[in-house]
Amino acid sequence: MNQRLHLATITDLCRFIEEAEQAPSLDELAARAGISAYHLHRLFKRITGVTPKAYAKAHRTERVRSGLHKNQAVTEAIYSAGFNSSSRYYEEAKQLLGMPTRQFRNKGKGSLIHFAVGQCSLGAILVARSELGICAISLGDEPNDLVIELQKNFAQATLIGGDSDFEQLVAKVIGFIEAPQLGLDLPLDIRGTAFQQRVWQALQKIPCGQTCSYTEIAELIGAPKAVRAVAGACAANVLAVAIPCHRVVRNDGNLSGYRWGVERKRALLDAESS
DNA sequence: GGTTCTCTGCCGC
DNA sequence: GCGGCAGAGAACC
Repeated sequence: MNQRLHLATITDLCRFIEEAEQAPSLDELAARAGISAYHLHRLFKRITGVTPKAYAKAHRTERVRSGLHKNQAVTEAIYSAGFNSSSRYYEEAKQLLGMPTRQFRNKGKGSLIHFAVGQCSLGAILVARSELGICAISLGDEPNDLVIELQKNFAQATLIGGDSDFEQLVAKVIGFIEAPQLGLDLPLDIRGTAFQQRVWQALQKIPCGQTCSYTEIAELIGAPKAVRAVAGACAANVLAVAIPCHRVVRNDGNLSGYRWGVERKRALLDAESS
C-alpha cells in the first residue's frame, strides 16, 4: 500500500470515528480499513501522532465542548457526546475543559485570570495565572499589545491586574527567563489538543542549552510523519520559555520562526549556551 | 476486583 | 510493508 492510500485510509477512519455514536473498537476500525488491528494501530499512530483511542477521546471532548457552547444541559452534552456514564466524565472533566463543567458552560464567567506585565531583558513580558497554574507567558515590544492578546485568548474570563502577591510570581518568572537553567517549579495550566500536549511534553524534556529539530520531536513522540503538525503545535504554545519551543530549530540548524520574534529566540539560545 | 481492550516491543514472512 | 504474539497497563463493568 502506498503513502497516499494510507493517508486516505486513515482520513476515512478519522471521519468514521467522528461520526460514530460510540468510539469504534480497534477491530471495527481494522475491519473497515481491511488490515489487521495490529498494523492499523501502528499506521494510525504514525500518521496522526495519536492512537485511535486517543483520537476518539479527543473528539469526544470536542463534542462536549461544542454541546456546552450551544447551551446544552450539562448532562445532555455529556451523554450525547458518547460518554455512557456521567461519573466517568466527571473523573476527567477538569482536565478536559480547564475548569469545572458548569463554569465552562457559563462561558468561563467566574473564572479568574490574574495577570501582570513587566520588563525583562527580552522586552515586555506578560504572565497570567488561572486557578490551575500559569496559563500564559508572552513576550513583546509593547506591554499593551500583550494585554490585548490576553483579553482575546480569555475573552470570557475576568482579568485581574496584578496585586503585590502576583508581582512576586512575575518576578519569579522573569528570574527564570534570565536564568532558565534554574528551572521553573510553578504549576502550568496547559490547554491544548491531545497531540499538542504530547509535543509540549516532549519539548519540556529538551535540556537547557540544547536544541532539537522538528523531525526529532516528531520521532520522539512516535509520529515521524507528523513534522508539520509538530511545527504547528510549537507555534501554538502560549507559555514562552516554560515550554521551550525556542529550542526547536530546523534540520540545518537555522532558527526558523518564533512566535515572539526570531531575535528573542536567538537571544534565548545564546543565553542558554553560554 | 475481574474481564476486556489498548498499546508496544519483538519477531517472522 | 504487514501480521502476530506476549505482557503490561488502562478502561470498563
